[in-house]
Amino acid sequence: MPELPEVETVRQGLAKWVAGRTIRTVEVHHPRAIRRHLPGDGHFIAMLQGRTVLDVSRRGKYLWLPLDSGDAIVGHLGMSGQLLMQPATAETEKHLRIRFTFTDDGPELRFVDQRTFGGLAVSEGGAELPAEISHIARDPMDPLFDDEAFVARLRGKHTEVKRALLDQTLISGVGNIYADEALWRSGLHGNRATDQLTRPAAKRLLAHVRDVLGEAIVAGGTSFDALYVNVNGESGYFDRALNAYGREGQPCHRCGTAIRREQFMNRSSFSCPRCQPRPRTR
DNA sequence: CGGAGCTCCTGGGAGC
DNA sequence: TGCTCCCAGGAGCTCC
Repeated sequence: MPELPEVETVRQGLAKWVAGRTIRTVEVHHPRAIRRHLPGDGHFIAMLQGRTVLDVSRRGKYLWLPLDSGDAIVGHLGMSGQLLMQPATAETEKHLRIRFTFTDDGPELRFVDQRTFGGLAVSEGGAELPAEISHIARDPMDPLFDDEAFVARLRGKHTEVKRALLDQTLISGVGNIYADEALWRSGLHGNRATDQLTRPAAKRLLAHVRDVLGEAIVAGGTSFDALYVNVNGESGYFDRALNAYGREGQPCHRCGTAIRREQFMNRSSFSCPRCQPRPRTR
């Protein structure tokens, strides 16, 4: 699910609730939740019990929690993962995968994930930047993101612009919703060829990506249902500000034309037929 | 090698 | 009520 704004919302909540706390116990309730941790659940648990969480960091859609050991808990929410702070007395969620308790007996941290596409792992020595996510590009909210290099790489690709926006090794953090929103703002159809974008057009696209991500962070992310919530189970409200995604048949906020829905990469894409004309050739 | 398609899961909702 | 089909905010793997 969660794209950069939703993950950032979770990061902010987690940092507030778990930074400085020491893990007492770890329970793994489903093996798929730690499938990226190859040594298995016994090792996962042993690496974490007694460790203090220093902070919560994020790159793109990945989170990591640096520990006082120099290791880190690295995680991805996948399509349906949630990190929730819960009192120990709260009922166990149906899809609870991992539970952390802390030595202060305060709220627990629970990883809940219906579809099990998400997961956590311990990254040895990964406190600074886990090796597991070194293949991921910086995200556009990162102060060290290189705009010029992005524009050059984007224009050097032989692919379609939406596919490129979803390529986490080119630019991280953008998913299906915010790709459609940035393309709508840019007046570009997702099937446009990246190597035919002018430099100014590519720079405008990046600016729109950054703007829409920033606005969504302020709104606490986009929530269509209870699957996408912050660490306290609360929904964001950026869905009210969407211009394209999920608006099939509704009037374009710029020109009034009905928003269309098309299949692309086996998923839905939403765009304005008038503001975002389909390219002649693919 | 870069690019494109398939696959891993569960459950909600629509349609019959 | 109950079945079947379609859909979902992702990304790693594998093929060409």
